[in-house]
Amino acid sequence: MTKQEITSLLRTRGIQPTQQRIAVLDYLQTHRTHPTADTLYRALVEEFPTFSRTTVYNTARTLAKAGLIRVITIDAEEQRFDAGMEQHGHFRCTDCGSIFDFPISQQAMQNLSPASYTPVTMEVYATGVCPHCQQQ
Amino acid sequence: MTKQEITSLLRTRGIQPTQQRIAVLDYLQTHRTHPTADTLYRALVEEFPTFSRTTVYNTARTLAKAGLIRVITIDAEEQRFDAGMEQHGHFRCTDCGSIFDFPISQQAMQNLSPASYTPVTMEVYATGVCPHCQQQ
DNA sequence: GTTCCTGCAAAAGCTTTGCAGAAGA
DNA sequence: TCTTCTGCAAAGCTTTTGCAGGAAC
Repeated sequence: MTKQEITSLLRTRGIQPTQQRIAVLDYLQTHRTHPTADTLYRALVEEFPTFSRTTVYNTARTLAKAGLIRVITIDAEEQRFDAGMEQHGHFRCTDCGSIFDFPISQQAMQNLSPASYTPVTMEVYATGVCPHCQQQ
Repeated sequence: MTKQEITSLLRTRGIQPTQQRIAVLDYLQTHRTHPTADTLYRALVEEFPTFSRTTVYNTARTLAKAGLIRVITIDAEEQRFDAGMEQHGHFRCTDCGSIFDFPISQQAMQNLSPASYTPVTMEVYATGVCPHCQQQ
């Protein structure tokens, strides 16, 4: 998605397309690595020397409320952000700490839904050892 | 489960059955309310005047490692503890903040498993508005 | 008697808040 | 020009760590 498209997208959702917000969303769409607030900060402070962690959190909250990103709390210590809004689960490797996406079918997701509640969001978090770490 | 049974259970898992550990596990088995560390602390400090938050965390980690309780991080702000080890998901009401269990069938759970990974733990977190809050 | 556990005090670390200046409309 | 956003500094809070005294065996 180009920066222009991101700008339009933000406007559509009623969000003022500031440089920082565009950059954050662009980064998350380009890097599907589920970065932490700190990683995001370190990456973007190069582009915006005055960039701050406060802005990371402010922006993330704004984008999450608009349904443009998801805040992942698979890691209890810190938040991670993900621009992937399609249905998927997250797998955290307990060895290397990496987080991978894995697909979940529409049917499998529906089978999860609690009968008497109407979930608005649904997160599936798995932990284990990833194939790469298993080989070592 | 009686305190005697809990004591035996802890011994079976190679955990020294101290007063505090027995009390924590007993509380979690009796109160399936997914308490926070603070709630657990406030409840048990009445029984043990010198009880501390440090012990809550120490004990929770020990019990979790032994597979006797689960640490729930559906709420990003603080950890919650759950003695229910059978397969189930957690639903958090965004209105009242309560957390409810909901059943997940063996089949539905297996459908989730990522093909190339071997998950050791799997957590399903849903959020929305609970029936009680919807009526208001 | 040894080993392991508890819990006080302090630190650590992520996230939020207050607010003045800057950017966007 | 007016509103909204950014970002520095400081605070807030949950959780962890160090370590001395105590409990369990």
